[in-house]
Amino acid sequence: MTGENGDVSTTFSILTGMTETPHWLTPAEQQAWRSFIRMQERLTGRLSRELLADSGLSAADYAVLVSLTDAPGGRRRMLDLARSLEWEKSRMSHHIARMARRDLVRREECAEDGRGAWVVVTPGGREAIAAAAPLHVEAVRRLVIDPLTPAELAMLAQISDRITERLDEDAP
Amino acid sequence: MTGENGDVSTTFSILTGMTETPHWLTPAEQQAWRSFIRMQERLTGRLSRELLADSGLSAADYAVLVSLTDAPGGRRRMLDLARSLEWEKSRMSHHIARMARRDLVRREECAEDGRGAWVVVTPGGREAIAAAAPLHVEAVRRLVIDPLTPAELAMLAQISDRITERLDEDAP
DNA sequence: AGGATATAGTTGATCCATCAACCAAAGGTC
DNA sequence: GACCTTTGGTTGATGGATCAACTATATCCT
Repeated sequence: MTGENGDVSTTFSILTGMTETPHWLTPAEQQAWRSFIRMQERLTGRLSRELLADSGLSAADYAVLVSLTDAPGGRRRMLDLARSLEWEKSRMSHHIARMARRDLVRREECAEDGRGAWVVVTPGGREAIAAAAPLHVEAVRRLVIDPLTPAELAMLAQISDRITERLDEDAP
Repeated sequence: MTGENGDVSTTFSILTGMTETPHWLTPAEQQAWRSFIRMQERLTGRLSRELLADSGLSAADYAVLVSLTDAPGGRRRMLDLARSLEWEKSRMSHHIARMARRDLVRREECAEDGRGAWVVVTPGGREAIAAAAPLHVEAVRRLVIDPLTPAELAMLAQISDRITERLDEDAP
């Protein structure tokens, strides 16, 4: 029954008849990759669920509000905001529309560019993030910072930056 | 104008009147955390877009098909599948319904448990993953394995496992 | 000035993820 | 064997993400 039971790496060449076997991951590479993926999915799932439960903000809401409260006047241009979060402009537009409905944020016309629009954080938005931030930071500390040594955390940053560089080089 | 311009860490105590300042991240911690988040979002975005463009499978489809082709007979129980991917059963149910519509997968009644259901990979599903796997593995190698030294990859696995352990301990 | 092109942003369709509510069969327990 | 809880799974509503198509203003070129 091994024919029915092979994993992708074994069934592939059988099914396609390719002679050049692809460059599969070694067991160590595979284990590392799967560990990373699992961690990453569980971590972001947990953090966003905690954030939402504690404060009613999604991770996306939180990122937008941090970016806005960081900016002078609590305002940014739509596309500037989108680029700083590395979102597509369409996603930003939809998301800001939803946040505006909840009074976290408000659109304003842009005097110096007739096409443009400002996004401005409202008092309600400031309250929301002020309430959310300490709990969220505490969760990040508990789940990520604390279990790692400072050296490991530095390694994580280094590894992350190297992969991000590669993503930039190897443009879509 | 500094009142309008402070970041979350400075505005929080002003707005809430708390006297105990929360345990904010140090600059090094913050930089590491932001590097990680950025990498993680861009990497999964890129990988899933490439996968979809190359093979018409989403990352979720891919994970389901790998799990099924790994199992004896190419079949698994619904909840078993859900647990192995750490998905909620409702997500699994919806997703399997969509995959079944595309003939990647098929439901079967379960003889030994009247409530249960099997999910079985179809020939079409096997073809799809056989076509997708080499390209996807190549992308993972290019974007993650290659830019890291073996020691860094091992560190990434170690760090990931440590965080996952913490997630398990610190149960929701 | 007039036309081409680039930039800033919106919209609608479609698919995905999450939550709460629900249903039905299995397994105790008295 | 009637009741209760647990287990396995579905459903519908809602909000979020992505893609392609579109509008309107600005800018560049001659």
